[in-house]
Amino acid sequence: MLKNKKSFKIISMPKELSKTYNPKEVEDKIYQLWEKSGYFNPDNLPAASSIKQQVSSYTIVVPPPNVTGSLHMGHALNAAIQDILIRKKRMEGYKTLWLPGTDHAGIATQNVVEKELKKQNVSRHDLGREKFLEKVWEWKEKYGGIILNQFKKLGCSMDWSRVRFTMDEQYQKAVNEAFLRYYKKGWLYKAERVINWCVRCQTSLSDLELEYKEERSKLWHIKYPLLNEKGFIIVATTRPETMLGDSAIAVNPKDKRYKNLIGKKVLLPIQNREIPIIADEEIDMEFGTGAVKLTPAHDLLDARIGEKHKLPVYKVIGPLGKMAPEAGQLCAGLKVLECREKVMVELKNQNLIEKEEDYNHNVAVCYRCNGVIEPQPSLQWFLKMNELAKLAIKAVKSGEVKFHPKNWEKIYFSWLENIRDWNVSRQIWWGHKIPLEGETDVLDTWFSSALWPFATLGWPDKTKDLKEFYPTQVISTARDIINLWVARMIFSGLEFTGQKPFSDVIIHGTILTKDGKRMSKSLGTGIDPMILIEKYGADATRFGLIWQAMGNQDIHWDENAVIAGKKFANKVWNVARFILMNKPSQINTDSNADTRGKNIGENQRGNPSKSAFDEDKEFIKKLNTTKKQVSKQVDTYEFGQALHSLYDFVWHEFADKYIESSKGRNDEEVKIVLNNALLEVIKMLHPFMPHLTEEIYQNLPNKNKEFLMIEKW
RNA sequence: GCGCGGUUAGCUCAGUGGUAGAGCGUUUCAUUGACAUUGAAAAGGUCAGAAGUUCGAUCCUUCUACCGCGCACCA
Repeated sequence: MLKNKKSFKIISMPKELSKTYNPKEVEDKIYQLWEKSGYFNPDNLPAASSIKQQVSSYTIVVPPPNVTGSLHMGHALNAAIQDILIRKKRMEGYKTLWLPGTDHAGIATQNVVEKELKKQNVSRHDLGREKFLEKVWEWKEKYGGIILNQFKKLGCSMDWSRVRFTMDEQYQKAVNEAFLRYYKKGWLYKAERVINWCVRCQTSLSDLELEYKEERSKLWHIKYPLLNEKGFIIVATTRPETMLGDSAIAVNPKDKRYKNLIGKKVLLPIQNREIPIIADEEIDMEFGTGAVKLTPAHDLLDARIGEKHKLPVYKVIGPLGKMAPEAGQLCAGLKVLECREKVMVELKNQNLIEKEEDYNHNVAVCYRCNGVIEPQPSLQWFLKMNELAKLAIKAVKSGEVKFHPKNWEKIYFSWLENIRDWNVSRQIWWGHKIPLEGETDVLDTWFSSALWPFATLGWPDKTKDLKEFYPTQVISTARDIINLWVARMIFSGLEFTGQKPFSDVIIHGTILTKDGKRMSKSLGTGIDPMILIEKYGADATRFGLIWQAMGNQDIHWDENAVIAGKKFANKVWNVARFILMNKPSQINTDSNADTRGKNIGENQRGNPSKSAFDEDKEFIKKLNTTKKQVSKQVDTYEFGQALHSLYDFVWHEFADKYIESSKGRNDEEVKIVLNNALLEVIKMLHPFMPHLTEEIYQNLPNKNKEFLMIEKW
């Protein structure tokens, strides 16, 4: 083989490039070179002289994945997006920080460790709080870093010297400080309220931590006998068992059907309690019979109306999801559904069921365990939201913080404008303990992640990092945590630092299966990005993700895009190989030169003709247009479009047209153009496909910089 | 119930007020020196449906249908 190639061998080339691009041989090696270089750390980057001091840093804090997690497609897409921004800005001369880290993820992690223990038939209560927490820390040390290593496999240029964890000592300090500052302002208070209680996790949850699941159920119409007169008032309910805790019947004051009943009393069946019929405007006349049973202890609306009318509260369901003593002898101790059956039997016996109809409704479930939510009164910590919500609304209304795409602002505003005080205490063990004496509760995990952009940089201390890298520029995430996380970061940042935590919020699309269904591990519809990397390489995987990331729409995942990425990587590789290994002058000594020359015109052998110069000019123009376009598209967060532009140019303009026609030429000009274009192309492509382009750069005979990573954009 | 997004080639998706585009797939042809992970070409679309604005609508407006999602006080 070598013999055949002898005449083409170029002495100046340090080594031969393989015929095809082989990511496995390249990616880990290149990543190690980058890491060793120290350039992921902005302290080691030369400050750009051309850029003014106040904008010279560019920071993204990574949305900290849960320590329970392993990388899924959403993480991979988000990481690719952030790495593109970071790498481009680094090449543009900014002191670029991409700060990595993980979230302790209170309930999620506690549940995982509890499950582990259950295999050995041990509960957390068997161990006790202290021992259990030791176990969680052990678990975190063992598995918590997996996802960070997966980021490395993707090629993420994160500053590993600044890894943070939401339970680090410094971070705990930040959380305590935040709590105390809110407390001193009088915004944190303790109160007994009806909250969302997860029976399985044994903790309260905020309104945002609920999901809704459709349930096929019945709507039962139950007769409540009027007191001291004949007749009934009929109420419709999906939860007959809660009648044991009823303290009134409510109707709309405008409802003619019930006008003459308002103020009268009924005898609550089974409990034989006298309860009033009251009027409240919040009652929907259209629904059911227009008359509602009120159970102030176990329903949020009922609780509100109950408070208004000063109704007594009967706690008939206990925290374990079993009927409490107040439910009465008949049902106390039963599970909720057992109680429901018992109540139904009893009501049938008393002939108090008017009818039942099929009814589908949504029931609230826990976002961590899918368990049943039982609203119930509980003593909890709440954070007043009025002022904070105002801050957050103003920041976006004024344009200080921008959403991309903009329409996600609606979701943000609609939540903040109708906000209720935030229940921030959780009755679990894994988390930040509430400061103050005698507290056993911990804080909502989102309370601490709300501080992420500044707590990771050293707040509340006045650190050099905080000064240099805060406010950050961009936060990139999926839509499901706009309010859970993004909104809370915005008001926390404004409240504690007086500055917005970031300027731009990128909401990328969700990756779905090809049929448009949710990717989920348990359904077996998920795809492991690590398998894609193994099969096609990290650059091809990134290509596949970004190729499909058009207009922030949801992505119907198609693995063909990754295959296209692998082919493209090879194409780019071979463009480089052609330019670096087979100089046009040498090729042209070959006798085929005549026929090649014919492809591009009459007069293009030997010296460049006029038309060849025109061709160069035209090509250079297209190159410059592409440069501008790609740069603009990345700056406006149109990542998919940017990659398509690049792909088109590289493959169809550079390779198919210019390189093909260059084969018939033997002038200095064409060599210069080819070499320059190659350098420009790998620069532009570097943020998207960093390993491939860096490997090519490392093979350039004369490079300006140690790494393409720090080349000038 | 309110709101948001989508509907363009067989599949996944771009796009524009004036002959409709890409990747993959399909068909035909080509090719010993960058690359078969290739090149040249072809077939394939009433741009969901209807009405309106306009000289002209796939694009703007309204309505309808279907799909997806969010929110709600889903008794």
